[in-house]
Formats: sequence, C-alpha cells, structure tokens
Amino acid sequence: MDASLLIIQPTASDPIYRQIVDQLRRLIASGQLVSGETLPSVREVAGFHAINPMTVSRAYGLAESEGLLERLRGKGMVVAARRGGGDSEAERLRLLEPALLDLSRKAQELELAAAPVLERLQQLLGTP
Amino acid sequence: MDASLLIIQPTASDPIYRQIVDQLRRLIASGQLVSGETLPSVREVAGFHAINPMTVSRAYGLAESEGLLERLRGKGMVVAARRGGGDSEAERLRLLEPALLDLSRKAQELELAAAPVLERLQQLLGTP
Amino acid sequence: MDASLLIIQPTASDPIYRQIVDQLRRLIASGQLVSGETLPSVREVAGFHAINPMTVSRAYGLAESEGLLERLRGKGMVVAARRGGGDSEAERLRLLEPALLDLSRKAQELELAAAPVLERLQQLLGTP
Amino acid sequence: MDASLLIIQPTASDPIYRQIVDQLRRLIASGQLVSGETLPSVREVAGFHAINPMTVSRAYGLAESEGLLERLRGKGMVVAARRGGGDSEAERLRLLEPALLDLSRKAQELELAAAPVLERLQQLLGTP
DNA sequence: GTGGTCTAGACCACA
DNA sequence: GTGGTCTAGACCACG
Repeated sequence: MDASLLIIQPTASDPIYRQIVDQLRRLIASGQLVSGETLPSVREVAGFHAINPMTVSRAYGLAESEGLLERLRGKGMVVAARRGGGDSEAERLRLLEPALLDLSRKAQELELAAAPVLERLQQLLGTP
Repeated sequence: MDASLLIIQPTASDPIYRQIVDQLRRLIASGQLVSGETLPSVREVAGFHAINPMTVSRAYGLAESEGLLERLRGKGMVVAARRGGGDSEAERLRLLEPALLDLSRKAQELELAAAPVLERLQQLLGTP
Repeated sequence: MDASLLIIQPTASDPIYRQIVDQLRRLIASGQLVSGETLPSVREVAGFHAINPMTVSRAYGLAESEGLLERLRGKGMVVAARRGGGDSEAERLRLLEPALLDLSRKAQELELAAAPVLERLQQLLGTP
Repeated sequence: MDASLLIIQPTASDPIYRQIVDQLRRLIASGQLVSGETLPSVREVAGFHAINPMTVSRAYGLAESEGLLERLRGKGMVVAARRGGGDSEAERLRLLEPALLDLSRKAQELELAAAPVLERLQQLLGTP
C-alpha cells in the first residue's frame, strides 16, 4: 500500500486519527487492502501528509486493537488475516450506514424530497 | 415555545450549544417553530436545564448569525422570517452537497455499486 | 407629522431610540419637519410601531436635550425654532458624513474600485 | 503574523472580539495576511493584549465560521484558502448593498440631491 | 425584564 | 503545544 492512498483533511471536524482508521476499515472491507499486505511506516505516512507521526501511530494502534492490523516485529504493520479477500456487499453496506443516516437526517432537516437527493447521489456515484 | 421542548444531553459528544442550534434548525425546518414565534429566554432555558446562561446565549447567538433567529431588542429572540417560504429545492440541495460528497467518497472506498447504496438511502428517506 | 413617517427596524444593530433621534435630525435638517410642527405623541408612535413607549420617550428626551425638539406644556413636543426652514446643503451633507465614511471604509475593505460603487449608489439615489 | 499587528481598544464601543474579527477581515482583504499564514495563538494574543483567552477564542471561532480562518488541529489557526483569488467584483458589490441602501435612505431623508453625495463619496474613495 | 460582554479558572481532545 | 467547552459571577445597554 502506498501512503498516497489515504486522504487526509486536516480541517475536517473528524480528528485525523479517526479519518485514518475509518479509511483503513473501508479499504480492507473492499479488498483494496488484502491480508498480509504491509502498510507504509508511520514516518512515511506522516511525512507524505505533513501530519504528526504521533497521530499516525495512534491510528495504527487503534486499528490494531480493532483487529484490522497486526504488528509484525521487524516488518511493521500488516493487514490482519481475514476470512476472505473482502467483506460481502451487505457487510460493506453496513459500514456505510452511519454516513447514510447522517445524510438522510440532513436531507430531512432540509425538507428535501427523496428524488432529487437520489438523483444527485447517482451522478456522484456514476463518475468515480 | 417552551423550554422543555429542547432536549439537552450533557454527556453527549456534541457540545451543548450545538445541540441547541441543531434542534432549533430542525424545529424550524419541520414547522414546529414558526416565524415570529418567541423563544424562551436565555435565563429560562438555562434554569430549566441547569446549564450556564452563557452556553444558551452562545447557541442563540449562533442561531442568529445563521439566520434562524432574530433578536428583538429588550424582548428576546424570535424565529426569523423565512425569505419567501423557504429556500428553493436547488438551494437546499446545494446545502446537502458536502454530505453527498462525503458519502460518495466512502461508498467508493468500499467499492460498493451504486444500486444498493441508492436503494438503502431510498428506504431511509421514505420513512421520516 | 405622522407616526408613519418614521422607519423603525427592531432588529437593526442601532438601538431603536437612536434610530428615532437620527431620523428626526435628518427630517428637520431637510425641512420635512418645520419649526413649531407638533410631533405625534409618545403613545401614538409607540402604538403605531409596536415598540415600548419608554423607548420613544427616551428618544424625544434626547432630541430635546439636543435642541431639536421643545416640550410645550399641554401641546406635547414640537419642532424647535430654527433659523431657516432647513439646513444648507453643506450642513445636510455633514450629517451624512458618518454614513459616507462607513460606506467608504467597507468599500475599501472589499477592495472595490470607486466606479462600480458610485454607479450603484447613483441608481439607488435616482429612484427614490 | 505577530500579535502586535492587532490593535485592541478596550474602551471602544465595539466589543473586543469584533474588533479582532474586523481587523482580520481587513488584513486578509488587503493582502497583509495571505492564505496559509499562521496566526498567533489564542494564548499569545490574549497575553500580549492582557485580555481573556476566551475573548480571542471567540473572535477566532467567528472568523472561522465566516470562512476567514481555518483550524488546523493541534497546530492553530491559519488564513483560509481564498476561493479563486478573491470574490468577483459583482460579489463584493453585493456585500456592500446593505450599506448602500442605508446611505441611500439617509440621503433621501436629508433631501440631498445625488450629485453632492456622489461627489463627496468619490473624494473619500479616492484617498484610501 | 431581555441579551451582550468580559473575566478567571477549570477540564478536555487533539497533535 | 493547540483550540474547545463549560461554569460562576460580574457589569452593561436596551426596553
């Protein structure tokens, strides 16, 4: 995996360490990161994104305690062993649920009908 | 409006002042609070929920700068007049754009196809 | 004079009593209010604009102490005696100076050239 | 940027936090503060001017919600990236509209002709 | 009565 | 180190 795969937004409301953990969770669930694959070192990620190494370290530590990553002595962090190359669609949809709930709540606060929201989202999903 | 209509959770991760602003936004969008309606005074809300008046004041001030409330000098805060019965659909959709982009990015990180995502969102939007 | 001649904006940053005094000053300077003319009673103004009588009273009191109005026993407030039917153009322009300075400062903060500002103002002044 | 660049007048009618926000707006509009530049910390400004940190924090928070500043977590506040090198002239003129309407109304209350008003304003705008 | 401002001091999350 | 949040209590302007 390359450090550039991660997207860091230093001004987002989410703290940086959680942005990293969340992305790792999704990249692993989708199979873009496979079991045994080595992650870029803390220094590499920190240097590439100009963030504090401690922040990356904290994210890796949380990911490890969550079972996403494993610490191999001398090799660094690798993606933990999983039952398959990625989660089922239902499983991945479950990981998206919080974002869906958030969007849904906001759309309803704005009194938006379902149609225009779905239409716009389809546009965004159709052009990756 | 009565101070008891607001729900304050002092232990939530969201700060109290934002809980208040968010609820006001919701209550106004849903029509439970109508233009011109008077809000309970800062001291009333603070007393009822046993929180500091300044915290309530901060929420009211933010809601005012957001255009939700208006300050009637010496009288208190009232729900602001909505410009022309609410924003246009295009305008409201524009306000939703950041959340849509966020969801879209996460769905693509999960390598989810558009169909299941749209389907689930439609469910959520259909049952307000 | 009729109470409807005054324009009150309860949500403006300027306090109401000063809005009244300032308008009286301008209406007298322009000759729209002439010496000896009777002003609407405190109750009348307060009732018409749905504001607190004390606020109107305070404004009248300040206008009196400024020499704009005089309190005639049994008649109420009247416009004070002045040397002419209104001030000279230079004098009235002087009264506008604070607003001109304010506008000028804001235009410069916005890095706006003089031309578009003057053009827009001419439009506004041309269609009273 | 240095904390001494800010000028605080504790006796002015404008509250301190707004003095700070207004100055930041001016400094950014005039280019004295450029995108990405780091601001002095809340504690630094508070210490230098002998005011309460919360007052500075309030100013920074408002400036952030206005889009003037961005918060870099754990690092501090920086001048926000300007979208496309500044607003268009039409956009900036639109921001000036309220002040223009205010001036226009006052000029008409003074029954001033357009010419002398425009002439004086041109003088003011010509000597920044 | 209303909200606004400021202070002093505490505790917390994040980097 | 950074800013964020909350409290307790004071004083003020406005109506």
